[in-house]
Amino acid sequence: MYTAASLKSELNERGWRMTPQRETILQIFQDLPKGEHLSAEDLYNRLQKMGEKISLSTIYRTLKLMARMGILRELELGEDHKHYEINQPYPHHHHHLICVKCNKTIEFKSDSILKVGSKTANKEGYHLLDCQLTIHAVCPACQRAIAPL
Amino acid sequence: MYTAASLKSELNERGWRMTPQRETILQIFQDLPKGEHLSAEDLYNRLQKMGEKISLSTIYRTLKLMARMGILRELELGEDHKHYEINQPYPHHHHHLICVKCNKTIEFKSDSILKVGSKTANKEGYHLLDCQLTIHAVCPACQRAIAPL
DNA sequence: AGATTTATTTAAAATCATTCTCAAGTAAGA
DNA sequence: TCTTACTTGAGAATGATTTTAAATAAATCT
Repeated sequence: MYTAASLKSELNERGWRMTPQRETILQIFQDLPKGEHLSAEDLYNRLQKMGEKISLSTIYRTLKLMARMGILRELELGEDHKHYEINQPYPHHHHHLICVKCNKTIEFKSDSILKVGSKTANKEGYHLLDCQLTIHAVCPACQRAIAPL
Repeated sequence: MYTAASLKSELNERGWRMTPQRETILQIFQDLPKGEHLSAEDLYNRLQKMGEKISLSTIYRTLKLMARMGILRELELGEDHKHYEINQPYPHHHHHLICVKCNKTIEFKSDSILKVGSKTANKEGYHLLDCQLTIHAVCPACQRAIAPL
């Protein structure tokens, strides 16, 4: 669980700085209900409503930074933009089943995948940040539809 | 293994058409050495060199179409564009370990993941097209580097 | 084989998520 | 408090991908 304090110290270790913007954004993701994820635009709008004035540039920069630190997961859910969510450890860690036609997404869990992920990363000497199984499929509704593509 | 004939019949079943462009593109992916993947731009350049004049629009449309049919896999390898490769069945099916800093990518195999994928899709009534475990991590070289981000 | 219908291709314009630029602001450390 | 250099914000720029409209050409029907 990341706190403002642990984020700060990790940033400072690498010569980076803690800022109110980074703390606010971290907080939002911490408070997000399980299974919810935000796009950059979503986050921007949410901040606007809260009265926080953080620019889109900063949001994009911060999302990328936190993903590279392993704090956030970058999700590719079939839409034309990325989504982000807190990178939860073991019991909450999950994956996504995505319909390639309507983008309906279902979350599911799997212990074995996490094991494969960390084992593989270790074997190659990589420092693991996140591993996600993405399943592309056609949902029941879209199987019945005769729609194009 | 997809052939021009099977692609044609599958397209026609749904009211779509076989075209020389689609056949050419399928052929290129079939002939690609294992583990190679192409971006839309890569494919376009390769076609140019072969003297094939297929427009970028058609390439983008065809890649998306074939991905949705389950013929191609759409890969998100950390760059700012997608990559595509033939969707190989069991013994050749593989996954990717990606360095979030330099995008160096390593392929690996895992039987258990494929099982989890098909089991999950079935349970939800989804028609499975592809499942890929994507591991985000920091490679040994980038761990040593003091580079930014 | 020829006519008809409508999916497909092209080329260019448009879209739109994301990144970049640079001046101004401000953490961190001395 | 002072200095240094990381960050932010606003807007411009970038670049992958999609869309548009007209021309072309598969499939199907006669």
